[in-house]
Amino acid sequence: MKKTRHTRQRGIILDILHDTKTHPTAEAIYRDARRIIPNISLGTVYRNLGFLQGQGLVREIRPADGGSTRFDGEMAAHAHFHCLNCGALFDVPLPQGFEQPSCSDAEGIARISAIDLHLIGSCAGCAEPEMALTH
Amino acid sequence: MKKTRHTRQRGIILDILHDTKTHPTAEAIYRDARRIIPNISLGTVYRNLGFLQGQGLVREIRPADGGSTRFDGEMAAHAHFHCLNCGALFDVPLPQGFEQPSCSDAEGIARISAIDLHLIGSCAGCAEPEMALTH
DNA sequence: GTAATTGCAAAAGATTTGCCCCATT
DNA sequence: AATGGGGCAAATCTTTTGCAATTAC
Repeated sequence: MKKTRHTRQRGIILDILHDTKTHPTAEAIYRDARRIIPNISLGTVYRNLGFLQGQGLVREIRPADGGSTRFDGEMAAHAHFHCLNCGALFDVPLPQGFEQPSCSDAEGIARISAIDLHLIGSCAGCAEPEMALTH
Repeated sequence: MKKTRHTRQRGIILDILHDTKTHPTAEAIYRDARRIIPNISLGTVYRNLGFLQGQGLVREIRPADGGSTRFDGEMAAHAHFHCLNCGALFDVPLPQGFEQPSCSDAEGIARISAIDLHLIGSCAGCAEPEMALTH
């Protein structure tokens, strides 16, 4: 099989994902990476994100409500919350019983290897101003 | 506010989504719709899908493992299963306790309006041939 | 030295939009 | 008749890819 090499760009992309909790898009990672390697290319960012995903070091998040793909460097099991109002996307713990991807009582399923849970609603930051407006 | 009109193309798009369980892409809906209205345009399909989503009659499914957006005309709460092997995407019942979008023990969440649960793995149809190969 | 990886630019997809005409109400 | 909606094509956006040059090992 193919030998993988360590490159500065790959390391930096992984670092960026480990250093943030904002679940950046490829574009955003590109912008951040450019501050360190000014001539890194967007293609390299995409290629590395794909590679890191294949290695299980990074995962893709596809917001349920449209919007472009975001990336997550936290590989421990967790769910995501999306605020429909401000667009925030943050981690939340998985509810009890979901830690192990084994709950397959449904027909037609042979094996569950991963669970992807998104909660959609409004975040605390958005709810407060909303209440203030309610006279 | 704006008055909405009923058009043949809108009705047909909704019918297509109600008549299938395959969660078609916009392209696939377009192909089906063309068999009824040969000169319907892809733009119309997208515009109507967006409209129907706004009306809460249709929802978008964004496969966790890449692949383009699919659409679902079944609005009763349910989860989705994706087979990584054959790409199948089908409905599964929500596990107990998830019927009501209310489970917000996590910090930072004010209100949960929807739950989007995807189970990823291999389907029964894919697991069998796989076993047959295991000598 | 060899081959994986990069940068760049072009290509490929997917989705949106402007504009003018047609159809529903 | 008024105007929401459709068709068509161009425009956008996001992501992928080919290729020659570069770099890690």
